[in-house]
Amino acid sequence: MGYWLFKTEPDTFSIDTLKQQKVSCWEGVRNYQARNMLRDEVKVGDQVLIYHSSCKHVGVAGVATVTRECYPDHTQFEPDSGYFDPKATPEAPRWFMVDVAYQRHLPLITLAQMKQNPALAEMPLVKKGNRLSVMPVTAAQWQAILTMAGESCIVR
DNA sequence: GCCAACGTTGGC
DNA sequence: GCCAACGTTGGC
Repeated sequence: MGYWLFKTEPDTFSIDTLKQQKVSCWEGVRNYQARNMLRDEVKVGDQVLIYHSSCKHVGVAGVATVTRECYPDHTQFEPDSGYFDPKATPEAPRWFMVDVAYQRHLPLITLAQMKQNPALAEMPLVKKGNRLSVMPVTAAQWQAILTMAGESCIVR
């Protein structure tokens, strides 16, 4: 089973939004490195940390699970969408998405806290200038983050 | 293929 | 709002 961290701007889509919707597609990834991971490596059943970025309290806010693998992101074909890509066609889609299901909230683990934890030093997230919106998380990093959230005894 | 200019991300 | 870091674009 794989572990991931997905970034989202909570003003647009937060862990609360996901809880309400229960299951949601994860649209709008427009970065090739992130896309390639969504397309090639993210699998049904993988666990995902939901990270709130570009907001007042940045950090990991909850956990989701992947319920559908890689399919074309429909927003790339919609001219009214902010994610529209004129170079994409249904025959040759450029961007992909997966579906995720809400699992649970976590007490917010802030980016500042994560930067303090040596076990997380290798995460792209805590490195300067990081812009990756979908990133892999190792089992050790996953465990360290859940421990910070007070879930050290929970193995799922 | 190089690289400068430009646009975007994202923490603070 | 600022600005550093990074990704993308496009001329050559």
